[in-house]
Amino acid sequence: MATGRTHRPATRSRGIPEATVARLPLYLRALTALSERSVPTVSSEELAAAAGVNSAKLRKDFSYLGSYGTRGVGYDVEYLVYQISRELGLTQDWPVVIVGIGNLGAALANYGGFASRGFRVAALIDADPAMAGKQVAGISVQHSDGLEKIISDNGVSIGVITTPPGVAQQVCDRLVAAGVTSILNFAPTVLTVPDGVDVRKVDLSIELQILAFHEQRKAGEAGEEAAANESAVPAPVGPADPTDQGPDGDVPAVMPA
Amino acid sequence: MATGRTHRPATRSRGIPEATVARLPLYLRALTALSERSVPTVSSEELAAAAGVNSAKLRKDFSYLGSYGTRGVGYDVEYLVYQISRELGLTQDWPVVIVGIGNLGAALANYGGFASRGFRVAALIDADPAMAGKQVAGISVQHSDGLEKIISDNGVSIGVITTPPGVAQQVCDRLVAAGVTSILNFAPTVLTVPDGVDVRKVDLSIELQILAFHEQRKAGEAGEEAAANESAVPAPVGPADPTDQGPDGDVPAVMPA
DNA sequence: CCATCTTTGTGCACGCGTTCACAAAGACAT
DNA sequence: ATGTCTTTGTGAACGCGTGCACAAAGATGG
Repeated sequence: MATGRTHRPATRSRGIPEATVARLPLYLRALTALSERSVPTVSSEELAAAAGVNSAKLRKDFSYLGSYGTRGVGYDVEYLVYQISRELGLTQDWPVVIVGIGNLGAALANYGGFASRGFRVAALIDADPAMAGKQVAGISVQHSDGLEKIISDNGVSIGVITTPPGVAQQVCDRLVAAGVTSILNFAPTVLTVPDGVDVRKVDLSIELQILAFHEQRKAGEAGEEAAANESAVPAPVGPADPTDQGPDGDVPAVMPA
Repeated sequence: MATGRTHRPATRSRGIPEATVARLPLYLRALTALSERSVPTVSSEELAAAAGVNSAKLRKDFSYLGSYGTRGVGYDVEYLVYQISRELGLTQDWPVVIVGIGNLGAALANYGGFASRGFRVAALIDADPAMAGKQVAGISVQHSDGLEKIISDNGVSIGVITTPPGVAQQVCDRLVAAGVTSILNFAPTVLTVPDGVDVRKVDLSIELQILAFHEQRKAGEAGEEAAANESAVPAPVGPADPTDQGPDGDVPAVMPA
């Protein structure tokens, strides 16, 4: 694979677009399935179909990684699995901590996709003393007092936050202070982090609301009126009327710190 | 699918860009918090900070909804909450079914963000007969035999799939056939649906892999090598080596270099 | 009523991502 | 070897999203 003898390949034009990075796991999953069926090669068309994307997009994505295909044939499945795994950093072990062992935290701890692909649940952490020592997914839950030590002892750089929103920021701060530089946030809160720390958020409520928007749009196209009474709305600018202080709070529940 | 000819004009709705729609729930959350503190008005700068976005972006987003602000003053919180809620379709009740009551499904059923904001868990459905009748989050789990009836009886248009990946597509097919037109998919699978059906996917494994990529990048810039042996890789084109067979659909696949 | 000050709403430019369309590259048959 | 056929890799065009910068709008004070 003569891609030019770059003696310092570390920073070699890693211009892999973010959008491409986000799709690599998708390709990897499809390729892994093919690999298990011992399929030796796959064309961009087939793989794109399996991954649910456009074949041109897939080829362009792969072009950022290098020329790993063979014209007239396709891509070697095993080789591509390796290349993508390496590019994503999955050939090494990533210890991960999950903070907040409620329903969601427990679900993640049990999630198979976690354990595979180089991710290892190094610790489950919860602020509730009653949780400490409990076994979840075969791992003993530890109290959050020892968070810093757990992080440094295990060399953890990725943290998953599944706490109630009220404490998410302080948990985040502690994680970052302890050395975590990547955070996957499930709490419905905007996290503020220093430069150099990556945060990705997964927000179930937001996803649902986006679906609702499109759903309403579909319904509106069919029964095109119904929502015509825009006059029956609150005054555009007026005194804040706290009478309708609905229980609209998004917050699931407050939690013991 | 991919008939190609039917070029979908993306967001035909009200001209509201998809990117804006995805941020509206974020604004709504911040506004709700302000509303609970009885804050009457808020400037684009303040609200943007609370939502973690650029203020210019926020103003442009709102401009798609209409001119709801007052120059020199800002936005009326209550009024904006209403407008965004209406735009997102949250002023109506959305019955939702969750299919697959494993750890994750149970977590979602208990998730507070579900119940609020107009979403109502109409039913919990599982294929395991042993689950039927069990109470989860105060709701009795029903067997998947009655899926179609449940959907139509409750007028459900939004379905959440938290099943194992192997059955996700068939569950999806049944949901769609029964009348569901929006699906939130947590299973690590690419779902194929007819036109007119929206699918959003939440994939924990993918999020982690994206984080790992950036984490590796950071580490590479600091440690500046370690990934130097590009020669010790499998042959570019060779026989499929099925020595690394994994149980689940997620295999580590390749050994560390 | 006028001046000043604050904040919105938006025209514009730029960069990223997507898609098309095709030349180049290689496999394969003759 | 040569021609044909398949499939990759990519140049180029296009559209969307983002951020800047500023004029317009309205509030506020004298």
